Amino acid sequence: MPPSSTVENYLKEVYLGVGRLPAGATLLPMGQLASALGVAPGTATTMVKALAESGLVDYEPYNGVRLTAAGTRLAATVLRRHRLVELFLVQVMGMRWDEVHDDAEHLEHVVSDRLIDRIDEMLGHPETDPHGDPIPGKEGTIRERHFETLLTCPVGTRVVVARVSDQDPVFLRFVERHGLKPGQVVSVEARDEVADAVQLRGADETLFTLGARAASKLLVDVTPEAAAAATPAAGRSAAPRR
Amino acid sequence: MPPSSTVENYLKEVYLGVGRLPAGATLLPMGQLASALGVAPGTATTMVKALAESGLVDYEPYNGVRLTAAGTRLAATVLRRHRLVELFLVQVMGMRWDEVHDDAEHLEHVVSDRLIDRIDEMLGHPETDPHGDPIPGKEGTIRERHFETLLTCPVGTRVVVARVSDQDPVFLRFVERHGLKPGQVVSVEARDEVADAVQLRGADETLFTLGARAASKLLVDVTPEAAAAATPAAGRSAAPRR
DNA sequence: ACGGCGATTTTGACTAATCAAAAATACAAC
DNA sequence: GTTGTATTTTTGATTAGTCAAAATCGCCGT
Repeated sequence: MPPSSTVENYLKEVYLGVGRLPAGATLLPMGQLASALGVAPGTATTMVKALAESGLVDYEPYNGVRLTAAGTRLAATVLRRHRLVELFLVQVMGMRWDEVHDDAEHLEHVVSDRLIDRIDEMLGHPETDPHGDPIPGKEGTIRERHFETLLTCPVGTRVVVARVSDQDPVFLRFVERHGLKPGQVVSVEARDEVADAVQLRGADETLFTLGARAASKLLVDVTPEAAAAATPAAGRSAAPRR
Repeated sequence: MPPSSTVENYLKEVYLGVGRLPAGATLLPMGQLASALGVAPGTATTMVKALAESGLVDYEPYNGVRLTAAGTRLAATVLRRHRLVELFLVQVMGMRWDEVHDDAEHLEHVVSDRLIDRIDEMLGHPETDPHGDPIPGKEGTIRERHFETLLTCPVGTRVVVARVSDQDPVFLRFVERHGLKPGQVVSVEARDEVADAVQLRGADETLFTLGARAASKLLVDVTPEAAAAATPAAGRSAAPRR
């Protein structure tokens, strides 16, 4: 009667997939879902139809899939477990932020409510995980803040990295090397449309360049409050402010 | 290619089941395996035949099942994960020893080598879990010590509880209330064959009685060294000495 | 308004794990 | 020795999840 890991994974991917949809769209195409889950397209269709039966998703043949309220609640608890576990592995177990994803991927399906509450408490009810992703509340409430990216934010300002939307360890280590972890400050020096790149100055004053693809994965907070809050303890800090 | 949780559970139960066999026997009857796993007898037969195919167990139709060397190694790593996780949940997460079994039952199948090594290190390479069960080594080595029980040990001696062989939360809380956790000291005052009971005196001098069934679940160390090592810090300590 | 192509669904088949119930077996008792 | 009973194995079926490949659909471009 508890949802299987498979069901949890489908719901989680629908949630994340819908979030990545171009503005306006709300239906996730089956192909995207299938490839996110690493299954054949037909498999996704079959499973989604079953999920629709159980009232966890709305399914429009040939159009795509979206979560119902019940599905969203379940997806949120999975995401909550995943993100709390990730933060726990970094903060308490001393693992690197680029190596916790796979463990969390498995643990998210087996940690009990008792244990996850204990973890939540032990971490002081954190709001974001090591990548800056928001941690849903106990009752399945998610508040997704809207952020600019290094590709869209105003040039010439100091911004605070808020979120890194890529779990690839190689990319994460690159981000870390350049002082771009959530909570760290960076200045956008220039943006060159033609070269498809962004010029940045790190907290340590070093200059470096990021391609558009990479830059768009770094979500930043451009509000002056954020900059003010982050500046003092700029350095190596792991957990994002706020 | 990694063994499924189901396979891991079968191997674990074969290991534990064989351990509970009367002296001399080495083959676990299918019925016992099936009921330990909570599956129908026929299911166990089918699965065990498959395990025999893969060289993890020796199977003698109508006689029972036993682990091969490869099967033992695998069972040991599962037990290692289970017991390290249990100790971790008690020691680091602050959970009670009577409530960690179920979580460990699930976690044992998903914790990565990296994480389990981290846990092992964080706990200082412990030798036993909160119930006194030995934690197999990284390479699948298990050293099962032989213990007396409160039913078989000499009367009139001070003994140290070494291991509690029952995971039932109600029993565990009872054990705790009477100061019988691993590492704690107790004196065997008298044993009454007819009444089927054992008279005990706890570290705090209170007298109480245990039925044979319960007494046989408490494994004790009767060596003087153990008593000497345990006496000083008798009290509430959770982890067993040595 | 038609052709074609890419995305989607359907179909048929497979694997792992399970159960209930029927058949077979071991062994103890007579 | 035969028989009875408890245990074990076999059989036939079921469920969840999956794939490959065939069929179908939606829609874009002319």
